[in-house]
Amino acid sequence: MAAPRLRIAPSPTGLFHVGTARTALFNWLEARRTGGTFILRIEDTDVERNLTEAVDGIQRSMAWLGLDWDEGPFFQSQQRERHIEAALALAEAGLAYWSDLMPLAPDGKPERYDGRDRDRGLQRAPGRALRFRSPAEGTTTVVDLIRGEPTFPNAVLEDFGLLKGTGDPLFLLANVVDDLDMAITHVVRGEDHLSNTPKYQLLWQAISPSAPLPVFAHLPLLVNEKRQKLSKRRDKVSLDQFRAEGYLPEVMGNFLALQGWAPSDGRERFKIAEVVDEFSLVDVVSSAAFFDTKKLDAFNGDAIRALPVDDLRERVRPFLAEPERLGDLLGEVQTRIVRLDEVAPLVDFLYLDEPAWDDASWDKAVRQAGDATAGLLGAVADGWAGCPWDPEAVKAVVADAGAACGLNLKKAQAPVRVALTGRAVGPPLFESAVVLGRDESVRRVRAALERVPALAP
RNA sequence: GCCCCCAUCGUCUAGCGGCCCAGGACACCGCCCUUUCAAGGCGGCAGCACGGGUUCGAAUCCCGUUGGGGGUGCCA
Repeated sequence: MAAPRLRIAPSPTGLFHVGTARTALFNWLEARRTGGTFILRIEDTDVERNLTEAVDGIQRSMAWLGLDWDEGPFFQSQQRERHIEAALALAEAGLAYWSDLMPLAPDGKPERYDGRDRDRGLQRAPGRALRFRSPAEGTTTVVDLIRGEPTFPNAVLEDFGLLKGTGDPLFLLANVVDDLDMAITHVVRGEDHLSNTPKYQLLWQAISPSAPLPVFAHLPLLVNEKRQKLSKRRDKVSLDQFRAEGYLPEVMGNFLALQGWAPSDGRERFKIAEVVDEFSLVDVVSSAAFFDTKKLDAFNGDAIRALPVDDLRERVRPFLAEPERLGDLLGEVQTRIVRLDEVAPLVDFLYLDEPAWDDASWDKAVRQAGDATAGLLGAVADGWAGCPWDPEAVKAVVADAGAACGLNLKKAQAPVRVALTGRAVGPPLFESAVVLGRDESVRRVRAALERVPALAP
């Protein structure tokens, strides 16, 4: 048997989203496993909705995930004449016919087409669409690797459009003609296309009776928490957005692969290249999957923690100016982030002239330290001014100053932390102080001293 | 309305007639560790939608019910 030929055929009508990415991934996995060919085809037949930025987005996201294609990108719009030619041949053969626009229903939408022009023998004319003449009897069976053999009564298939009244090719026509021309052998796409498939097959056979039909694999839909098909409008689904938030591409690929498929040994953490050999469309599950980013977050956090610190420093560069400035603190930050974009807010105090002050944190810390606050901060500032500048020494100063005031380390560090960072939570305090520098640390502690409320009489 | 698909812990899944009074991961809860917050270690909670069959035996096969989803465009 000849090597399989598969394609991902996104339409450039918006951001490249996770559902498309998962479909692309499964096509890619199958192509790579079988030594087949993976093709990128941009389905831009609807010129009004076409966005050139989206074409870039598709390629950018595919490249980010590491899904390399062997042929393309091809642009469906460039095959326009081929599509029209195929459609007119069908009209010529009586397999398609011209029809007028359907009247509007009371709700303002066009009524469902009822086949009224089937036998009127209308000629081609501006404003007239070409429709496929679906068989009135019999059934059409789809051979699907995931779903078995769903069978559709032909009688329920509407006479779907091939050419618009403007003469422009419609989806099914362009889709089938291109798949035929590209000798596609496996159509792997979302389950939302399953109902279109009998029409696809009928059209395919009408255009090219001798060409063997492709094998289908309709992937389970990716759904939101309400279990509806993911929507670009209502759900967070853009790959660009995930990348901008600091998800690692290898984690994204890993997680996407898990939506509907799993290695047989139960392994969950892997790179997509590692599972090529064991992937199989037949093993893909058939029920929809909720795209739950909680688990994605967990995977991403784990992957970040597994990174060598120097590697992390480079990954963080697009999210933080001068990551070198963090020094050893980056290793501490590493266990505290789930996404790369969380680094900057965590260490903002290193970049600001004055820490972003949180009154609630300060008030609470002062309340805990009580009357000892001023004495504590004063002792810390004095101690830091003269101690060795390393985390242990810095810590010892705070511990001793606290002990002198009757405060344990836990309570003593709180006001110092707010003084340096403006907040009650953050990376380890003493390491942070060392990176901040002796002079600036002492300055901030003294500045905080000014804020300590006067003792009540 | 009609057609089609789907149904295992809250979520993603393993399971493809006996190995399962159902395994893993995430989430959640508890304990330990601890300079905040994390991370880490240990432990725990939690599921085969329902009803009929078939079979010595069913989460696994069949039928039905219920529930969910998709399609039904001169969108893709």
